[in-house]
Amino acid sequence: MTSPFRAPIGLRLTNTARAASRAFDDALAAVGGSAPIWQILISIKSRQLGNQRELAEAVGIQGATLTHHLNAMESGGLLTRRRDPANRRVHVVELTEEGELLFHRLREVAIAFDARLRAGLSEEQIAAFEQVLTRLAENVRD
Amino acid sequence: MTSPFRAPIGLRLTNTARAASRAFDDALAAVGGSAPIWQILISIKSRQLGNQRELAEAVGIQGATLTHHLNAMESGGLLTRRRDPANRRVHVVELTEEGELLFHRLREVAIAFDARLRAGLSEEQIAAFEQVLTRLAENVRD
DNA sequence: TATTGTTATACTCTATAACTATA
DNA sequence: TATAGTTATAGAGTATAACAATA
Repeated sequence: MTSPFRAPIGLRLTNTARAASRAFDDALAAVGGSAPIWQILISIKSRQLGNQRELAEAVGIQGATLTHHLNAMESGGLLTRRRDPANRRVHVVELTEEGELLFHRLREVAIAFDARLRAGLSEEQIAAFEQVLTRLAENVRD
Repeated sequence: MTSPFRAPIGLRLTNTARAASRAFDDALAAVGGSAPIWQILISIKSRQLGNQRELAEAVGIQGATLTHHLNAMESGGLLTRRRDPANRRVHVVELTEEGELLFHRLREVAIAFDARLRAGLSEEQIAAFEQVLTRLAENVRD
């Protein structure tokens, strides 16, 4: 008995993700954004208050890496950082109006991109797909 | 009617892929490899002859990026490049014994990692999962 | 002129280590 | 001492543009 050929599932996963990420990056860049900027903006919007440590964790990067992005975003006029009077070690991050505008532009792009990805796929297919993603993440975490 | 909340499928996809890639990178690095090295080794092994242009395309990177990796791999004693006598523009890439050994070590790692990823998933689940991956790739390509 | 590949250069994302400031 | 964040530095992976060699 020869065992059936199985393509490495991780390779298929990362190849597809890479293709999708590139297309998404292009779409974000077309309106002046990028993937990390988008993720950071989402995190800032979804939890108004929270220190950078939490922010970094939410985005899945190190604190210093977050600082790197925040520096660029602050230089770009997307956000401000000020010390929290209650605990002056904490830097409170807030979006400027320009940052808000970019967030909304990027959200439009993200919504359109999501619709594009879902084309031709049923709710059931996607639900099953997400279940497998969840399991893969668990299998990797151990 | 409020529309049901749908998490962006691309975000779930890339987050899971990133987690899986990091775990895989760590596993490859533990035996002296990396993801691009592994992909390049696979491509070299699977199609003994073929120019670097094809190699780059198979790996999904630009020609200059491939040269970058080949330089490092040649310095590391994993492969040799010599001109094809039939067409001296073409550089024939061949693995050294050390390159072969690394390929086999990485293959072991990849097989073990694949088994780890598949844990708890049925053939049917994975087949459906791959179908969705294929569709996502199509949706992105357009 | 077209093709194959390299070199030079730079960009993005990421990380670690050492540092400042605050508590 | 511990915590929050920054600065300095570096490394991996990628890309584009200009180039050399060959056909």
